[in-house]
Amino acid sequence: MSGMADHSAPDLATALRTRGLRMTAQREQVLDAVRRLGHATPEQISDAVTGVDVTTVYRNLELLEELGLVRHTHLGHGAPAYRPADDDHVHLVCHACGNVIDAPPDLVDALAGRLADDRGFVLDRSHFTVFGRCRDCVAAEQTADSGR
Amino acid sequence: MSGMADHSAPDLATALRTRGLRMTAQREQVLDAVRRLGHATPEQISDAVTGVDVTTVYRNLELLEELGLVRHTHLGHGAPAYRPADDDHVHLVCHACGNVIDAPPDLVDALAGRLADDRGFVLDRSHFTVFGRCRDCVAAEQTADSGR
DNA sequence: CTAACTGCAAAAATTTTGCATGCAC
DNA sequence: GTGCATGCAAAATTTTTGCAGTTAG
Repeated sequence: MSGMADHSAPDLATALRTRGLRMTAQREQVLDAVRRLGHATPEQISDAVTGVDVTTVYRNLELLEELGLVRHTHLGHGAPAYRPADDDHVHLVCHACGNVIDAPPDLVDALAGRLADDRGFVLDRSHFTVFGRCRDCVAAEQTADSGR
Repeated sequence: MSGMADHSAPDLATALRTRGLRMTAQREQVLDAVRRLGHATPEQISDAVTGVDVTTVYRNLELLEELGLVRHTHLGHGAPAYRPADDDHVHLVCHACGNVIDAPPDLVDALAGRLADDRGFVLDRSHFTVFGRCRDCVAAEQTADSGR
């Protein structure tokens, strides 16, 4: 069957070849895992792939980011979250329940415009994360408060 | 002289006493360091204080945050940046030069309003950081590009 | 006095580095 | 065959945990 070929890694092979680098099963697996998980820490990605050393996961995440195929954000704590580069949205992280909510990228357009106009600062959407409390957790807190 | 008393730690003593905790020189030093540095990682704070063990720095940063005297943000990488709770502004981090620019908190008001209206999500300003490129670095990049 | 706090040592967790073998091209 | 990549071991970080001595209240 030749039909099942490169379905999950469209331009990986090309990107690698352009730089004289090699296509390996590990690289394909890491990229697949990032795409499948949406956003994940190196450790989570390492758990999601089989037979790939953690070291290789780190090295390939770095490489894939250089190739422009994945991006990373900080969703809290220490571990960076890697995500597919073409997955264009921003993140809302709830401090209370820990949930990560995806939001449309145009949410930051106004802010980006203001920063650009006022300060010449070019906002990086792909790295954009907002912390706060989600509706459910706010509601839960208010219920608790009123009970005091 | 009694006039030089608690000039740098206004409500630390009170906050501690309320909880039955103790005022120590180390706690005062850690809080002072956070206020003096503006925003700093545990390691930087540890370097800034004298005769305080790193372990104690970590423990006290956690405590001071519980007491509401300091806050932390993520300015990139892994290490959290601790800052005075009353120092109310948001951060712009340049990926190119690494500079951290302080910006007025009202910068996020529009975004906060929209998130609240649309999703009931309450944004935490004190934890707010924007990544991108500062004016100087954008200019430098464009000069480089045009030279190609 | 009493128990909270600290410092030191050690453990845990996370990321990086070196090097010999393996494999893509 | 050539040299880029991987895996494994070891080192370097960064943060946490345990415990006995110290000290604020």
